[in-house]
Amino acid sequence: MTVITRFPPSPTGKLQIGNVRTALFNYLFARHHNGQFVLRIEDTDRERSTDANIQVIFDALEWLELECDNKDDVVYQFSRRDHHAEIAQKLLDSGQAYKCYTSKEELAELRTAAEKNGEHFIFKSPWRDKDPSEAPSDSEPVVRIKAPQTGETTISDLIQGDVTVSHDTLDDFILLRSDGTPTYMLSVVVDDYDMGVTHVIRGDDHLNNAFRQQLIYKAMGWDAPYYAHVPLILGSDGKKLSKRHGAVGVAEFKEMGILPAALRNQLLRLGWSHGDDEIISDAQAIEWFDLDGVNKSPAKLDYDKLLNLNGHYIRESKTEDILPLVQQHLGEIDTDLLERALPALQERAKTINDLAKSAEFYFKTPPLIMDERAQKAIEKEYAPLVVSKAITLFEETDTLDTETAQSIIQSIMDQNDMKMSQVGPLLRAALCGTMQAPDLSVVISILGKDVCLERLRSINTN
RNA sequence: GUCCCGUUCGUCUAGGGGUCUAGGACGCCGCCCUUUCACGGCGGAAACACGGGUUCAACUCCCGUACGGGGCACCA
Repeated sequence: MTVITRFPPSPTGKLQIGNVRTALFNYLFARHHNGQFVLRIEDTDRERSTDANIQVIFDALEWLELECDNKDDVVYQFSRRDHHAEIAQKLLDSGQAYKCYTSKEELAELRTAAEKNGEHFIFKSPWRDKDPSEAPSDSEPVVRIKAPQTGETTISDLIQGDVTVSHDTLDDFILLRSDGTPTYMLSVVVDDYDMGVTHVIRGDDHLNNAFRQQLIYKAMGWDAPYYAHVPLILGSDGKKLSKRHGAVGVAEFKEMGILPAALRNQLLRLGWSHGDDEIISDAQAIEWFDLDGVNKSPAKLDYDKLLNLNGHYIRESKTEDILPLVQQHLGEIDTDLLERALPALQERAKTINDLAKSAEFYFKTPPLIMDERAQKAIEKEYAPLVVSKAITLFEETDTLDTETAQSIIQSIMDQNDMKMSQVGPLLRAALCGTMQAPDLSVVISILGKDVCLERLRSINTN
């Protein structure tokens, strides 16, 4: 059997981090089993589904590098509505579904009445066993499935284990609305069946739906897929993840300067683990991932850990790969200079945004604006002496690699009987305008003789 | 309310009857490295929700309680 998993987002807004995790799990599970991972756009909510939102999904998946196997043949659920309706008709024909003429309003009344009495509301349609000839001619019916009323069903969920539900908690849910459009419950089942989906890996919030959906499979005589219900991701306070917890949409993580590899790694470790491994490559993830390692309890997103992970991936990245990302933040700058500056900067950044910020000083024109600590360093009484000494020594040199830079600094210390703790901060301030920068000799060699001199001279004339 | 699911350091987790004086990671604290910020190294504080069983033995199995999450739409 070829494993086929699916990712069926609704294009109704941003792509949430929780959905991304289930997408990742589906992706990894399919790859692990040499199967397929397919995308389906669930655009049946015509009010909220927009082309822009569909693009949001494509962009997110592309950014995350979660490639689906039906890229040129993405399924749009709304386009299949006629087929869904046909299936409902079949169920009607075989007597496993019926037309119900109870109106939305009547239903709402019954529901509130039951709630008022503190009763659990299960709608029992009077039309379930009525003869079709009694149907009123002035109203359009919904089509409901005939759910079993006694007994129980057990689903062997690949994550949740055996879950049993008594049939008296199952209602005759709606298959076709009164306007003839199919409901989600019908559409997913038909689409999953037609797409050959073997494993439905989705959020925990669908566990109850699995019992309803299985009813449709059974009524059609289809084999139901395997189910795996993944616990949801909660906010740091244990409540449902929302805006106030920080970033929740994929795009927001991108904007923060998070690398997709870091996000994938973090998401993978939420509810799943492989021993004590923390840094997991894509290849290892595919090799190791399986459903039996997924926890049953919901997890909270740890932004600090994400940042730490991101720092790791930035350090590990090839400079050429992150160069364009950083450049986007800096505008029109000398790319060669940035490329030379980046390796040392990568060591200390947690996000791409931090990285860009830390590179800024390379591109400033003198006189540099000193930050508070740099200003303090530059105000030392021996500053003029050190600066003029540095100017002299820089002027005398031809090459300026890290070694000559180091020897120049050494000369300044030797000639004036000073320590590194005096010379270092001062030159750093003069050259960078900030104290947060890489090793001085590295900075000097990257800046080059001319720029160094220019910056030092601008200090002198102050 | 009702049905389903869960509960190990602050967080993500390892561990599935004895090897647990409960391991790792992030975060936090201290020290070291050091011209800054990071990185790195070393060390520290920090958890089996509670109550009953079962057992020679329970964090691990069973039952309750508490707490948390999810579902209960002509939404998906």
